[in-house]
Amino acid sequence: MPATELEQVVNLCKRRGFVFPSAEIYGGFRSSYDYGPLGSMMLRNVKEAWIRSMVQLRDDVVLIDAAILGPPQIFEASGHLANFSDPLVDCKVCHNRYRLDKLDDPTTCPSCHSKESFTEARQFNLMFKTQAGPVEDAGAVAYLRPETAQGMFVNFANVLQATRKKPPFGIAQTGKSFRNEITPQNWIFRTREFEQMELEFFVPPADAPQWYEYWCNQRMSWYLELGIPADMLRLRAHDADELSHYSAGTSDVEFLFPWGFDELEGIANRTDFDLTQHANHSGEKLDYFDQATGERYRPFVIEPAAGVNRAMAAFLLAAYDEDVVNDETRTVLRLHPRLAPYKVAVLPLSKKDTLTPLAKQVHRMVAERYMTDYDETQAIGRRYRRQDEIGTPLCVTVDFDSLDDGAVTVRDRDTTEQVRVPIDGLDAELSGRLGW
RNA sequence: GCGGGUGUAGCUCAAUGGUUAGAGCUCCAGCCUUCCAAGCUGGCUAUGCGGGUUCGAUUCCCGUCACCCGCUCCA
Repeated sequence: MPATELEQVVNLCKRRGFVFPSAEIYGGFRSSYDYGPLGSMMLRNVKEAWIRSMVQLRDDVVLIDAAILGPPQIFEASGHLANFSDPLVDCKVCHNRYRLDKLDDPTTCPSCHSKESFTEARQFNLMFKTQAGPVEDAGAVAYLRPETAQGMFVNFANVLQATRKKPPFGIAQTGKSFRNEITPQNWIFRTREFEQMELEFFVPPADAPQWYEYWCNQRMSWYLELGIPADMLRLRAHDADELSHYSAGTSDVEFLFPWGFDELEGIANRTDFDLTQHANHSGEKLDYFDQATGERYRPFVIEPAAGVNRAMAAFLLAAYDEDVVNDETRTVLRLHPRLAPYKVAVLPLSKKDTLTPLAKQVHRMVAERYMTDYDETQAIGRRYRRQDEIGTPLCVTVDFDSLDDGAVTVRDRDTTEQVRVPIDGLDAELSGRLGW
């Protein structure tokens, strides 16, 4: 059986140091992955591209980094302790599984119609519970956050005070979240420990629908600009019965994974649900007083919530390509330069002592501005292919002529074409080609 | 968690109830080599883990772990 596209990407990622199964030398640990030298850089690039788009290029969004551990009160208020606990039953006859609270008739299996064939209901609480401090008692209970969002809501008043922002404005955050998923699956797509990129955008209630539209469009553009082909991306509005307990409207940005369209990001109109819950539970006033109009109101929240790891998987799958160069199949990751782990590789044509000093000098120069690889082993063609396979957009080759003419060759990943440029002009050449 | 499938070097695959588990590619070292996976020499590396049957298990059986598919859930 030929390897599926997913398997090819998973293999490449393992082989070249993007993603390793966690705790592999101990037989692995379910639903955990470690990001290797290249993967950790790419993961960082995904987050940086998001922060650039959501925070840096705007004047109405600020960044925070909230605690992962939190007290039970936060998650009682958010509804996670109540809603993230599902009673599940299995049919002993046909082995299908159901949420007990969603069955019309809790004694009859909807698929095989067996009576009284269900197992005892088991609770699946998706919250990771732990204890803070050395003493195991009720006062020490803490939870790992199941989403970064609550960090923005509980800091709403702090940020308002510290930054003097007024609605419409947003608080953004990237960071790890934890959900004790019943079924982690699909490589890094669904794991119990994962990383999110979330924006909570606070707006006057009346403006919520138009901001919801705005962020749906904005977020679709982000993926398209970073290289996801339009025919592999879609925006899907949730049906009414699909909506979360907090949502007045949700659309998913979906990517065409090998197993079908699946969610990269959810954009939800959370209304004032969260601020109201936290205001009620904490006793704090979590609303906004508009000096200009003299109005006091509780903002609505538009939340684009994206998964870093699944975005990375999507970018890798979309970038994976095989083409033919000189009658040889070439594997190439056509990653957007902002996402590529290395932007540039500096390659001396041969390992001769005479070339090394100049090549290292060029490497140091380029590395000042870009994450840059340096490789002098084996044939130059082989090294080009290695860089193609890890998505490095540009290679700079130092050859024997360089010693005399002070020029180097810049080679393009996608076309394999080369141009000769003076080292003096290298910075401008790279900058022009990379786009920044 | 339940049901189904899978598990041999980094990768792709082979073989076998019995001598030292083979090969290609990759990787590493050296020689050679002046721009797209060249060649030569050498080298590292595997039966997921544990138990059972057996004189002997990678092979048969049981358990376990991990991955894939489905149920379910979501970023």
